[in-house]
Amino acid sequence: MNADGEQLGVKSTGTCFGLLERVRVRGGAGISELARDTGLSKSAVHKHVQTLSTLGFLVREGDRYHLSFRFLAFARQARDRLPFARVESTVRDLAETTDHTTDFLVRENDAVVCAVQTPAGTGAGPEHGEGSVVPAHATAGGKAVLAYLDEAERDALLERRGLPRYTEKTITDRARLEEELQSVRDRRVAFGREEFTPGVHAVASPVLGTDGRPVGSVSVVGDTRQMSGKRLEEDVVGLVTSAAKTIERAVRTA
Amino acid sequence: MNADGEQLGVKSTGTCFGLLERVRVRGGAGISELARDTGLSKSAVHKHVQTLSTLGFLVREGDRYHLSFRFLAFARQARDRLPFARVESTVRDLAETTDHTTDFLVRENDAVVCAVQTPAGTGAGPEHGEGSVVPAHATAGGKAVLAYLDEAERDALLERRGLPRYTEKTITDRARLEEELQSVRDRRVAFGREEFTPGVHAVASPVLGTDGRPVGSVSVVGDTRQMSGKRLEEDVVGLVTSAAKTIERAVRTA
DNA sequence: GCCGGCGTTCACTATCGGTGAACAGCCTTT
DNA sequence: AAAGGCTGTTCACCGATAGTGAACGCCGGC
Repeated sequence: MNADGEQLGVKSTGTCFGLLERVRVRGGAGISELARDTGLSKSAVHKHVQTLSTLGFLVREGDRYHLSFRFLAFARQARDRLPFARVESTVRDLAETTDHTTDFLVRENDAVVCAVQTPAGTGAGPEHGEGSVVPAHATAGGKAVLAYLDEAERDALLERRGLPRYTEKTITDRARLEEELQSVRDRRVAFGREEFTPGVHAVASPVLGTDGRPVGSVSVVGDTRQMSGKRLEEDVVGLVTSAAKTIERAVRTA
Repeated sequence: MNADGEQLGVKSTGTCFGLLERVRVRGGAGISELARDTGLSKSAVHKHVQTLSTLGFLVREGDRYHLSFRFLAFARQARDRLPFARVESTVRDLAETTDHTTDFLVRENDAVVCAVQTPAGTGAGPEHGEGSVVPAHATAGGKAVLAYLDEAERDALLERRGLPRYTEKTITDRARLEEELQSVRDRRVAFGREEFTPGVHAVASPVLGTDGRPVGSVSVVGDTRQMSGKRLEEDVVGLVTSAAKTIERAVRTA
């Protein structure tokens, strides 16, 4: 059974991507393993995996299956929707000048996804990594996006995702979240204060499209010590908003 | 109907990835468009696309659907099977010293897929790009892999893919191909001479695993003028085989 | 030599993927 | 304005099929 009890139009597509996802997080898996993970019968898993193999999206190696390099083509296409070279270099610069892990998140329907991540040399922060879905209510980058959605879209996203608690500082109250988002709009900056990962602070600034709707956000993350102190914080805020503006220009002209 | 008349275990997975593939090559598509492309009914496409959207792998923008950044996560996982940093830097170096587009192909079951591609500054060669399936019998990199497969595996791959003709120089005869592969084994180098794209030559060298089976190949491509002449060709051959050896070491120790 | 794990195969059946027709909205055309 | 053509969307229907569970052959380790 799928984790989320949503009604899907095409059920087998759900199980198919469920399997792919399991293979991904395990970094390769066998048939029985997947059957246990998903609750499907071995024969069903076998059939799916075989299909995905002949289609060329899973690769068999011995009795383990891995994700194919063909997904690189899909990833490229996703990237091509952004002026990727500019975005990446801007993010990289920001990471270098701040010496912190830097992300560019994009909004996708009712989710926020990490599109670019440049880990800093030193900081081995908690990296979900590119392509992962980020909790909007519990991260700086997520809140930066959320704040600039119109109410209908925000409702849709939050209803879809809920307000799950990750730490004791996670905002799980909708009204409280709205307050926070108002302050984000006031300053055009969002802060993350251990709401997702203990010991991790973050600063983010939104990237808005020509229509004023949020395309995504730029965020810098670091551990609590590094990302506190008035001066430092204000410096980082300036750098982040500046980078966001740069990307905003690039996105709008593209 | 799917292009290939193969029997798939899970049919709807086939149509699902067929749709994703169409979205990819078009760089975004609408429902009716996809229905025409695939021959399915609009309602069927609608259902599939809706499913993929709620799963988060397609993103709706207006009435067009695009591939999600979530595929980056799958791509990352695929890459993690290689010592990626080493492989990429080696390929990049080779591209810079030769000033030609350079590829690293990997074998996957019965296909050869482009895993890394570094385009040279000048040469805007015919780049399928990372993640694309490469015809094994018609490219230097493909032949480098093919030559080191054992007969059963080679048979499987060639039967699966056939020997389609791309140019007048494409090798479409199995016996002729075997001769060529023998010469590849003799020199540990494969050449591509406009067998896939007119005006394009290439040089490739295999990367073998500890078991002697081919992991993939390194190849340098360029236009006919650049990639001819004894001296140049021999120089490139040396550089390519050297790079392949470097990657081979990296792969084996990983 | 046995047990417990694996991947594979097979018939069977309820489920569901796909169809085609009808609908509503939004353009451009007349 | 009205008509036509294009979208995306919905619905009831039916046959194909995704998933089950049991049986099989295989391999490695106690």
